[in-house]
Amino acid sequence: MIPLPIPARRSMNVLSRLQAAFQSVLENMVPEHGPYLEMIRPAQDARFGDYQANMAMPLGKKIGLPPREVAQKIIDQLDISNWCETPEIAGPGFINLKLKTDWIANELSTMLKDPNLGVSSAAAPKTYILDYSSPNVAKPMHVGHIRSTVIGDSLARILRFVGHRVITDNHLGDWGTQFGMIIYGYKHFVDEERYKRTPIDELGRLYRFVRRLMDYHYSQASLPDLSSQIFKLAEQAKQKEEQLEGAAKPDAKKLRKELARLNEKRKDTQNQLAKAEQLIQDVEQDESLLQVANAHSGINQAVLNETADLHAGDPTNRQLWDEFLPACRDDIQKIYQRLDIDFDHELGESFYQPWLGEVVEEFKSRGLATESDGALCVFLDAFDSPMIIQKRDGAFLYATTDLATIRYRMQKWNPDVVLYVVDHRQHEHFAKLFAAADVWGYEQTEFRHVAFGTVMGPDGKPYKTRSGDTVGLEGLLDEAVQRARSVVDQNLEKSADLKFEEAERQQIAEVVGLGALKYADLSQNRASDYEFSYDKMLALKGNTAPYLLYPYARVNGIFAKGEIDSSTFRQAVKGLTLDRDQERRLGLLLLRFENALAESLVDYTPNTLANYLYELTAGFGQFYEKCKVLEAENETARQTRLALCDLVRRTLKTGLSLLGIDVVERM
RNA sequence: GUCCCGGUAGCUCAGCUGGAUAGAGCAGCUGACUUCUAAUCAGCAGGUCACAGGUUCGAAUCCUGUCCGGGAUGCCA
Repeated sequence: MIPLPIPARRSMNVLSRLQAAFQSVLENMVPEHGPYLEMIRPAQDARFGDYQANMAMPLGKKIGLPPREVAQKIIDQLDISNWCETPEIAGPGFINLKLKTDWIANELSTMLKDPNLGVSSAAAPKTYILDYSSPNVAKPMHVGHIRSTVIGDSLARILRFVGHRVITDNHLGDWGTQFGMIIYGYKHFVDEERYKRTPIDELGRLYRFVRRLMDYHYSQASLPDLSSQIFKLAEQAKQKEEQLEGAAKPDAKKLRKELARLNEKRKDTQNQLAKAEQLIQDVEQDESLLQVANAHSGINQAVLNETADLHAGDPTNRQLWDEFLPACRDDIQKIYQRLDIDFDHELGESFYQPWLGEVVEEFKSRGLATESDGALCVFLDAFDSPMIIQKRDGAFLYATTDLATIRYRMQKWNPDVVLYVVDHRQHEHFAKLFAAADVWGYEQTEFRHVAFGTVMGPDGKPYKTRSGDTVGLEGLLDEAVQRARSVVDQNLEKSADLKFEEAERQQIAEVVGLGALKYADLSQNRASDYEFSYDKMLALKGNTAPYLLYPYARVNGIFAKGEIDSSTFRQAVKGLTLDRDQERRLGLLLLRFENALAESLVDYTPNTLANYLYELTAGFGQFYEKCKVLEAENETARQTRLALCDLVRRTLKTGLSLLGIDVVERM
C-alpha cells in the first residue's frame, strides 16, 4: 500500500522557520551544520527575547574565532528582518532573537482561520505500527494496564494528527494458562444456568474460583520450603553477626551490608509465608470449599494439561476456547469503549499459532538458532543469555510468538517503525527480540520499546488494594468518576448563579474523572514510576486535568455571554494587535503548539505535549486576570482577545484530544 | 555476579539530544471575589540537582567511580 500524498499546509512553526534562516547562513560557514541548528530554542528568560541561538560558542571554537565575532558574522548574513527585530549578542556569544509583534499577530490571525491550528503535515510520512495495551483476556484488567493503553493511544493519535500512517494493534494474550484455568473450571464447576444468562460473569467467577484453589495447593506445597529458607537465612545471619564481632573496619562494612541484605531477604520470605498461610486459611475456614479443594488436589497440573491440550488441538478444549473467547473480548471492549480507545486490529497471540513452527524452522535452517540443553536458542552478540524460541519439551514461547508477529507485520504493512508500549521490566526481552529481528533481515525497520514505569501506591510500592490484590481497572474508573462528581457538587455549591442539572453534573464528572485518570498518567515522564493519587489527579490547580479543562469552559462562557458565534467571528476578524505583555506571551505560546507535538514524538513522550498544554493554560490564566475581554478598552483589543481566547480553547481541545481526553462545554 | 532504570525543595514531580540566576503543584505564610465562572490569580519562604572525580568557554544534563532504591537475569509473559 502506498501512503496517500498529504497536502502541505503552511507551517506555524517558528522554530523551523528560524532554523531555515540560520541554515542558509551556516551552510557557507561549516560543512556539518545540522547539529548547530538544534541549538536554536525558545528563550529561557523573557529578558533574552523570544528565541535564542547558541551555536556561536562551539562554532567559534571550531573555526578559531572569538564567539562574539562569529555571532556577529551570522547576524550580518541572517535574512529575518521582515519578521524579527535586529538580533542581539549577549554574554559569551548568545544570539537573542525577538519576533516582531506585528508578525506574531499576523501569524495568529492565520492560525485562527486554519482548522488545523497551523499544524502542517509531516513532510515525509512514515508507517508506524503501535503495539499497546495487550491485556490477557479472561482475566480482569487491572491498574497495570492503564499506562500501556493510555500512552499507546496518545502516541497513535499524535502520530496520525501530524500525518503519519498509523496501524494500531492490540496484541491480546488469548492463548495462555488462563484459558486452561477457565476450561478446567468450566468442566468441573460451571453453573449452567448462570453461564447461559451472563457468560462473562460466570467465566470470571470460574477464573477466580480456580485461581483460589490453585493458590491453596501451591501455597501448601511451598510451606516447608519457605520455612526452611527462613531458617537457613536466620542461620546465615547469625554467622555473619559472629564474624562481624571480630572483624576489622573495611570488612565490617561489607559484612554489615551482607547482613542487612540477609535480613531483608528473610523479611521478604516471611511475608511470603504469611501470605501463603493466609491463602490456605481462607480456604480452610470454609468447610465446603475445603472439601472441593481436597477433591481437586491435582488441579495445578490439571490446568497445565488443559492448556497443553488446547495448544495441541484437542477438539473439546478448542471448542470451549472458541466459545469463551468472544465473551472475554466483549468484556474488555466495554472498558475500551468507556476510555474511548479503539484499535485497528486485535490480533492476539493465538492468531500467530499456525506459523510458529515455520518460524522456528527458518531460524534453524538458516543457522540463526542452535540447540543448547535441548532447547532451541538464538545466541546474540552483546547478550550473555540466549533468546529461547523452543523449549526442551517442544513448546513455543512468548519470544516465538513475537517473532512470528514481526514477520506477519512486515509482510502485511511493511512498517518503518514498530513501537511496543510495554512496561520497563521487559526491556531485555525486547532488546533481544530486536537484535534477533535484525539478524533475521529486518534491520531497515526501527523497532522501539517504549517503556514505562510502575504505578505506585502511597506507600511507594506497586499500587495494590488494602488486602494486597491488584486493583481492578473498572473499579478504578468508577472511583475516579465518583470522586470527580463530588468535586463537581462541591464547586457548584459555592456559586449560586450556575445551574447544572443532574445529567450534566454526571456527564462532567465522567469527563473530568476519566480525563484526570488519563492525564495523571500522561503528564508524567513515562520512564519513571509514579504515585497514584485520586486527590492529586483531581486537584483544581497544578498540572491536572481539571485545571486544563477549566479555561476551555471559561472561554465558552465568554463567547456565550457576549453572544458571539465562533465561526462567524473567526471569519470576520481583521487584524490583531498585541499591546499587552500577557497578550504577546500568550500569542507566542499558541504558536508553539506544532513544535510541542514534534517534541513529543522525538522520544515518544506524551508528557511533553501535556507540559506544553499546562504552560499554555498557565499563560491563559495570567492573560485572563489582566485583560478584560468583552469589556476591552477598544474594539481592536476586544477582537484580539477574543481571538486569543478562541485559539486557546481550540488548542486545548485539540491537544487534549491527542491525549485521548475529552472536554466539557462548561463546568 | 552481570546488565538496565532511577536519585532534583518537607511531599509529588517537570527539566536531562550541554547554555545565561534550576522550575511547577501540594504543604507553610501574605494578599485579591458587588468583577468575562475564585475549579482562579498575585506574592513570600523553601535547593550542596545522592556523592567524588573528569570532559567543556559553560554540566542537573555527557563520561568514570562510589553510595542508595527499583527491575531483569536459559526453557513465564
